[in-house]
Amino acid sequence: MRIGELAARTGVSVRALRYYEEQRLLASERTASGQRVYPESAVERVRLIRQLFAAGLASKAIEPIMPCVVTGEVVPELLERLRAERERMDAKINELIAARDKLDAILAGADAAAHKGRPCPR
Amino acid sequence: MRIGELAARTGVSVRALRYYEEQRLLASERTASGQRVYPESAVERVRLIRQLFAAGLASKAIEPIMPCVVTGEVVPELLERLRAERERMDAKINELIAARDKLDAILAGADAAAHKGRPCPR
DNA sequence: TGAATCCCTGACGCCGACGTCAAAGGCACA
DNA sequence: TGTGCCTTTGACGTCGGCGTCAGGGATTCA
Repeated sequence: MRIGELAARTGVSVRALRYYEEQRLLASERTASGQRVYPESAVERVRLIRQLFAAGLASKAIEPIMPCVVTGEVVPELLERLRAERERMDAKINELIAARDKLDAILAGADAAAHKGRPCPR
Repeated sequence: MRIGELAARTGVSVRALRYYEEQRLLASERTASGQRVYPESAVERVRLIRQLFAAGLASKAIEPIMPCVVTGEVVPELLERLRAERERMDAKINELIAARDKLDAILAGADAAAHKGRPCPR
């Protein structure tokens, strides 16, 4: 498929897809005239990229793992980095949970105050 | 205390603290000569700011809730936004967990491949 | 064969959370 | 009174993940 279809099927902009290629996260074949052509598997690939971005990974962190995702093969040094990233994600999750609980506490306090009908001062 | 000490005690840069003030997340008194002076409570305040930043809140989202955190008072409209932010955080947490699990799967596959002694091709 | 729609590269713009530098003035201790 | 560090404002720089525009070719359908 061509880039427009891939964009439509993934919900990612054409510009973003080209950017992913620039960052070597996503490869493409080219027609004789230079247009990008993607296999079906690209859809899944893009979803994975988005998911890793959402997890806070930078493209530079994603790039080296991509060839390995495909084959399931990896060098030990890379394995280290992956585990490190995993740790970062775990930490981030805990951070988020703590922050959410804090927000809950604020909400609880606000609810209590709201019942007394007092507005928020500025 | 002055800005340098607050920075040291919170692990946040002086520049960042001034930025927080610019964004009206953090207030300060001034000496006659114009130097910033903070109360003890500023330490906690900065920690809260950092925590909310870490949770993905933007300074514009944090600013309006700050006076309310102090007094525990809030207007209903704001309450809406807070709840919306809470939802966003929950979603983000789930995203992160999913991404972590995906990474775990990749790691598992990599481990298996590593046992066969195959390197990661480039 | 034309018209609409797609696609290409290259380049500049944007935004948020600061980093960094410049030029100047304070503060503490000798 | 010097000297060495702290602080001030102001302004420009950075970085990542794109958006957006310009100026051109490719595809497709009638």
